[in-house]
Amino acid sequence: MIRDHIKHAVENAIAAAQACGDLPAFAAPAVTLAKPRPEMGDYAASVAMQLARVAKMAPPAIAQRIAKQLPPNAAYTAEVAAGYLNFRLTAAYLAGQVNEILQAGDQWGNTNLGNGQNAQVEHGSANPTGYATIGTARNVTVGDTLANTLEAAGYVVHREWYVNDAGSQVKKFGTSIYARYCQHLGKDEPMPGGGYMGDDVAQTAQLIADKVGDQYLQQPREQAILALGRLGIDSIMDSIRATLLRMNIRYDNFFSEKSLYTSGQSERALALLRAKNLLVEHDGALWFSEDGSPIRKGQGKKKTDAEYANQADADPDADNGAEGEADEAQTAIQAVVVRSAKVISDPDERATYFCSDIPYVWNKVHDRGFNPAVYVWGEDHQADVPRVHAAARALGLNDDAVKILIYRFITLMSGGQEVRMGKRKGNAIWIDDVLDETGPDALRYIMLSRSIDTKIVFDLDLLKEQNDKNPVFYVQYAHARICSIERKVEEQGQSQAPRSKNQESRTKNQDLRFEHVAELNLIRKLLELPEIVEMVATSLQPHHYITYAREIAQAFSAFYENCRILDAAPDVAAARLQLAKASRLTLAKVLRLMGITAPEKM
RNA sequence: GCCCCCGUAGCUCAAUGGAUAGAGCGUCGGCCUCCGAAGCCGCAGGUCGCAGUUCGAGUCUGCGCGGGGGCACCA
Repeated sequence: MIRDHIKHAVENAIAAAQACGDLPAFAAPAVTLAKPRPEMGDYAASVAMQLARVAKMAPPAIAQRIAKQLPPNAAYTAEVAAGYLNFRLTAAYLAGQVNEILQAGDQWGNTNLGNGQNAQVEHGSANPTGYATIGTARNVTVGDTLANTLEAAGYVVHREWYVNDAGSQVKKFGTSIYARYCQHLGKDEPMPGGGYMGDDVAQTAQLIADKVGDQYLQQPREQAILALGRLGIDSIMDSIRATLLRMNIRYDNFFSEKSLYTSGQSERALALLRAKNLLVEHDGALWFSEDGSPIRKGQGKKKTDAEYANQADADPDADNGAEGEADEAQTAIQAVVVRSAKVISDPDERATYFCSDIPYVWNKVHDRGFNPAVYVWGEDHQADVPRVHAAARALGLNDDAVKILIYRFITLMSGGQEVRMGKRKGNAIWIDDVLDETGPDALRYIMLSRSIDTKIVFDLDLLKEQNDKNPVFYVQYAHARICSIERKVEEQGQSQAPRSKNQESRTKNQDLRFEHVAELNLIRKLLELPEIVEMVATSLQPHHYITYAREIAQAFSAFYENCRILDAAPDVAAARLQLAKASRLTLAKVLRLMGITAPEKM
């Protein structure tokens, strides 16, 4: 990447300036390059300003002395401007890069950031108690895009869905399935309190009844509930898989939570914590205490606002028994229950989420060696983030390998009101229904179009209208337009005298020339692709692609408006055609990273 | 009470601590005898407040104000 090349050149120049006494000795900071305004150049180093204090010199003077040590380079020119060190890529370099892009083909934009390291993106992982909802759509789109990105950035990527299929969960869901199953077969059976009221569960029960008949009516109730619960989960997972396939999303593995217990991984991980005295018994339950300290009364228990107010009034210092504890509290997590008293007395009961999180993080980071192990979680799990990190540290794992992303929920607007979804309440919106309306491309684009820290408002009444002007079409249109031009050129070439193979390859290898500013700006924009891939791979913020994709389309439009291809002089036309192809490749790549199709016609 | 996220143009959102804060939608005005007008060009319009750190703050820190989420032996 030319950016890294320039960066190293600057670092070397600083060292050289120090060596020859132009700059005093100091520990040089890491050089970073920014994208300045176009008039200023293509890259800008502000290192001279950062060094002003340690070097005890004015920034422009420092910049001058660094610039003096830069070896001449055909790819760029350097210039000092008010303390900045600006770099401008030369026209010859830019022109040469068009062929580089074309030669890289599908690989264009890939980098070696990951160096073959194993990475995992665990995403989706919604409870298998209903069809995939629009909330899951954000999760999987972000996760899948990040997985694509890490792959492009040189990681070996594993895509996983974590199936919450352990303990009482199955039972509760199974009871709902059982009731619907009975009802469908004409037997009276009330839905359980707090059961899953949605159509999806009823449909799933029908599906099962149609497949297996009424055999479970004869079985003892408890037994039937367990069996139907498992069949229900299988059926729901099939449906989720089918839905995600429509969104162009596939997984390498569906990881069963239950397997953590049947395989003994849970016991093994807990034994590690026990050996370090980090598991504490209190009130009949088993707690994880990061520093091994005893559990204090009231810890881990949610209090009402009234209780907080009361406590503050009655005894303002109650929680500050020891001085210095306040500092500790900022870094240490609250103690967390690993196994409830209920679970300990009844092994059939479901463990807490956190109980599974411990062996799961061990399995990911230690057993399978993922680095990073990316988790994509909804904001309802934010409190679990420090816990999993604490568990990882307690297990002696590399905490930095654990990357947990929290995205904000999607809220629905319906009739001018915001609605909070809930599967159990049966007011969820299924991905399949939205897909029928928008198609996968527009849906994925919407899901990626905002930073994960920003909520997405989905207006069901405006969905159709919003869809027609979805910006995804702007990007796809640019791609289709290039394809159209290429088809035209093809036709033209066929109607004229056919070119010999020699001529063809000479066109390909000769130096392309570009003079128009729109051409050069377009090439500049295309060359950002590997930088963007690395930015997404390191920030784990896929919405950067949205901005970039639009910028490419914009730069191409400017080129398209100003630089005609079909009726230009032969050598100009040939060069522009190559640039158009490079643009098409870049657009297609960005779209592919986002999991969006690049249509040849619209 | 404590923790996390957000507050940028009329609306929805961008902006690795860098120079003059950008798009889309909406408004208004232009552009098809010319490779696809799902396009292009132009006008108008903005960093919640107060301190601080920094050569430089929309971005970092503190305190306010406003909105969302969390602090379960639920999932």
